[in-house]
Amino acid sequence: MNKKAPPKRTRTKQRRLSPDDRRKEFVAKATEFFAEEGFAGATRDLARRLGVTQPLLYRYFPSKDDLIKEVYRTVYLEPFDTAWDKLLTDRSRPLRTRLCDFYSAYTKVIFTRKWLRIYFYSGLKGLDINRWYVGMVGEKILTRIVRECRHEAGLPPQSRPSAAELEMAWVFHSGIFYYGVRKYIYESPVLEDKEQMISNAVDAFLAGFERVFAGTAAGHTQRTPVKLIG
Amino acid sequence: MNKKAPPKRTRTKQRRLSPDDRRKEFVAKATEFFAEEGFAGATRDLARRLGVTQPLLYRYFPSKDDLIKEVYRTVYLEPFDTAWDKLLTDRSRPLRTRLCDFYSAYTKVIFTRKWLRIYFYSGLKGLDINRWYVGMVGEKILTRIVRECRHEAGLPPQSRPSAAELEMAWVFHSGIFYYGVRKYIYESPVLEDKEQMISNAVDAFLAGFERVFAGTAAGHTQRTPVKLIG
DNA sequence: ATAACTAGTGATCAAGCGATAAACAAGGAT
DNA sequence: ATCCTTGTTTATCGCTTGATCACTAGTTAT
Repeated sequence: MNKKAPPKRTRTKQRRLSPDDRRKEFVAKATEFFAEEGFAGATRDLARRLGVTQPLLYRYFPSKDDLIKEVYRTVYLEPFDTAWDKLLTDRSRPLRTRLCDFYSAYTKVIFTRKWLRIYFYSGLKGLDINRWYVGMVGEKILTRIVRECRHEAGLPPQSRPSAAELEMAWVFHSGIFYYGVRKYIYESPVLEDKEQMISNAVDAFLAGFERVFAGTAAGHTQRTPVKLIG
Repeated sequence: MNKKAPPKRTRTKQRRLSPDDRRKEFVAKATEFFAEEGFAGATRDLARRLGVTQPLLYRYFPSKDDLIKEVYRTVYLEPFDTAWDKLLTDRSRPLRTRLCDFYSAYTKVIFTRKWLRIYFYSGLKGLDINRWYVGMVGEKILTRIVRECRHEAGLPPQSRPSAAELEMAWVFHSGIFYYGVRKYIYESPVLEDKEQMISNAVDAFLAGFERVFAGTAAGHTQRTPVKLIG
């Protein structure tokens, strides 16, 4: 029972959508839009991209800021339904495999131009949600990784990792993370095989963790940190 | 021969500076300003921070964009007078020490709120200067590091590193880089001792490089990259 | 002192911004 | 068919933006 739409007036093609669908469509397209233009992007440009007029946005969102907050919510919170913790803590599998699997899954979600750009735009604005995210990564991901590493290395369990251990996990995590930044933000050439990048990073991390914290140094380099210039 | 400046009219304190000093002052303060506000910051706000009126900016710079370009120039190009290459290639010193010294010096320059924020703002804009920088890091820094690693590991010299080797150096480099991002952009707590962070990262990188590329695996983990989920 | 030069200001323009209100049109209920 | 609800548009307001111009005032040369 759709109208055949004989354009009585050629004015515009004004199509009607259910409020819920419209809202979702707006948020989704707004995410793409702000990811490209930054949050300073004009609402008129966004509306043009949506194929509607600019005031219509204000029927669904009280202000531009409210729309932006909704964008944050979907970008940051949506991906984290998945049970990633399980991948890390299942000690029936080798730690190396667990780490590779985890980062393979994790990067499959956040390695998109959209996600990474929204992440940095909100980070530069100094938003709470960004601090929350960084804290979440530290507590939910890196703390567990360190715990598993200690277990693997035969070190006694601790309630919280030391600052140096956590830092080492951060450096490891960031190295992988920045692969996505280079690929999707700087658009510079990277190693095509993401899984190999992860695999090598995990190898380096595990070897380094043992060498630094478990004293399993097999190499010829000195192990004691030395004070350097500056 | 300075005027004692009896304010005949309290109107404003209008002080005059030599054109060259003014220009330098403008660019320096504009860098701080744009680092905080982003390049969408208003010229009026910048002028207020400078203690002058907004039209005065246009006596020194034809447009806002020209001022921004000048900011890029000083931020990106100024720090790179130093002869960092020497630190990396001097084979009379242990590679581990060279890497620690290099990253200690390198991060002393770029680990500032100002530098890092300008870097990301320009990166998000997709500017050529950012691509140039990334390419420069790859060629001038990471390629040399890989070359030294190969030499250290007794591998035959190559004109160019393999993609996997370069990627591993990138992951290492990025891990260190992101320490500064976490500290100065996210302002989240990090390991206080930067030198120790670098030292540990270097240890992990060297151990990982050997294990992956030189087959000097001393651990109990499997070395062959495995295909993972996804 | 006075003239010449120019750093710096005040006023203002045109364009673009977020947001509002009133008019319009599409679809379901009756 | 008609009314009523509501999704959508047109028109517009107040404000901010980058940029320009005529004028003012500090500096230097004579």
